[in-house]
Amino acid sequence: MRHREATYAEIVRVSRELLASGSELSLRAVAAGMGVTAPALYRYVSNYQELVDLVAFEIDKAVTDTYREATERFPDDDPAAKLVVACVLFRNWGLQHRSEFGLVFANPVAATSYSRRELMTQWCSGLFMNGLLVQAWRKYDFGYPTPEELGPELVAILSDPLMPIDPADIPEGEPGLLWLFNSGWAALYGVVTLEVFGHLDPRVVESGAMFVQTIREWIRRLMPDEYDRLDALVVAELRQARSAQP
Amino acid sequence: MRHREATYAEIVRVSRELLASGSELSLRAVAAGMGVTAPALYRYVSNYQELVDLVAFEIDKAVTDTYREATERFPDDDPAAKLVVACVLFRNWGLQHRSEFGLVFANPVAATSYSRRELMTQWCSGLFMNGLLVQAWRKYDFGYPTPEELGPELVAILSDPLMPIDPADIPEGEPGLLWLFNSGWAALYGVVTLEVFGHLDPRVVESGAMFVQTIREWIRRLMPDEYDRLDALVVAELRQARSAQP
DNA sequence: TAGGATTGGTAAACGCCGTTAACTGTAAAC
DNA sequence: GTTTACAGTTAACGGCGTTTACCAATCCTA
Repeated sequence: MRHREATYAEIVRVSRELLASGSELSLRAVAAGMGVTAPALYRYVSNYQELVDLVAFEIDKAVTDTYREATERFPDDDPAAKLVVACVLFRNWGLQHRSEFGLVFANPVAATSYSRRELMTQWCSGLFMNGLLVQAWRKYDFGYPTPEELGPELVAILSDPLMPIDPADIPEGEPGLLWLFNSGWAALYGVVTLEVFGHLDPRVVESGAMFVQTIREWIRRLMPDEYDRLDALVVAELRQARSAQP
Repeated sequence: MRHREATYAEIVRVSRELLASGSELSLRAVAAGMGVTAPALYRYVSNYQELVDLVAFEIDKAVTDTYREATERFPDDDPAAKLVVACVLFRNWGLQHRSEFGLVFANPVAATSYSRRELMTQWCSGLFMNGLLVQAWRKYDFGYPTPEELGPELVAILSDPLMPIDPADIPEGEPGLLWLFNSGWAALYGVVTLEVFGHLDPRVVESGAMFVQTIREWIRRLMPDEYDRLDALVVAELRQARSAQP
């Protein structure tokens, strides 16, 4: 049946409408929004959690597409600019769509059986940013931990990553570069989650100072020669969001 | 009425039992656990969110007490040891009590009226760790940003903090030290939330490598001379938790 | 082309949830 | 000794996830 994919698409569409309107995501509301009764949805998802997983995955995919489009204004040989701007876009999206952000990034992954862990396998925004980081590494050749520094346990884990890294991307399977990505992701996820959930003085969140400090540390670490240019991009992108939202 | 405080205590007790047993926190379940009907709870909290806020606050207070007790094995003139061990305890608690952690640290603060923001005012674990950081600063005299580096906006915010900082603690109202605390909190919150919610390869979480790296960076930044001793404490405390949970 | 199987929907019901309204007994206050 | 505040009750409403039984198309196949 060709209808099925269209139905899945409408499930996601109605779900995102619901979230955007400030409502909670619920099976019954989605069904009602589609002009269908609730049990009908069980032909497409086997329970509520699976609906959440589906919507979360599709949201992550959709916002990743917006990163990709928005960074196309930089040439392909400028991955650093794309990367830092994508980080700012990630923050702006989180702050402006808290419920969507919470759905994607604050729902326990390990808890819900295997399906959700498999979904992490197709973590779009992570793949996108990892690709940019690898491209930036090709250009700037910044350092990353050696296998000796990582230790055997980490080397084993990183040599068999969950993410479907394009094998052509990381040459000779160097695990240090993937660890660098994980470290950067930890920093980005951490500061954005902190801001989105408001466990920081709201005036500090509003100022963006903590986020900027985090990004600056990473620019200095990876591409110090480009600091001024990249920092200007970050500040400009932040200012744009701050003015867009009173 | 003297009864009221006892009733509040039992609300919290039953709520934590519920969470510990893996159930969801709900008004009706709490009422049932107390041998009372659901509407009776409305004499104590005005709605469900207020129950959540109450329980979250009490949980934070209770776990802070466990940090305080567990770090009493270090002398009072060794705040650095207390601080790093408290950070590990924070992580261990989060990983072993995911639902409690989510309740306290992954519920939007700003969203829910003013009451919750006021509760942040009495953010126990934050106050405790800030106190330890200040004590450590008195001992090691590590550097922190100057007002010029912070900029006027941050200085204004930090000079009128939300947290009820003991004015005797921070001398002359130096805002840079408070900013350092906020930066450290961002790093700690970030890496622990990342691990608890599992948006990182679960084997990396299991290894603790990302957390250790974060803590080590901060030890090196603040108290490099104590690195070996403090790092050994961190590793020992982590190992203890890893063996306690198969 | 007839007939069984699959697909995608329905209505009805269950038990749980937060919340409200009206009511009641008990203890304190004047 | 009467009034009043408190702390609980019962009953009900609407919404939730989920299951069961049923039904009408549509497709596959003999």
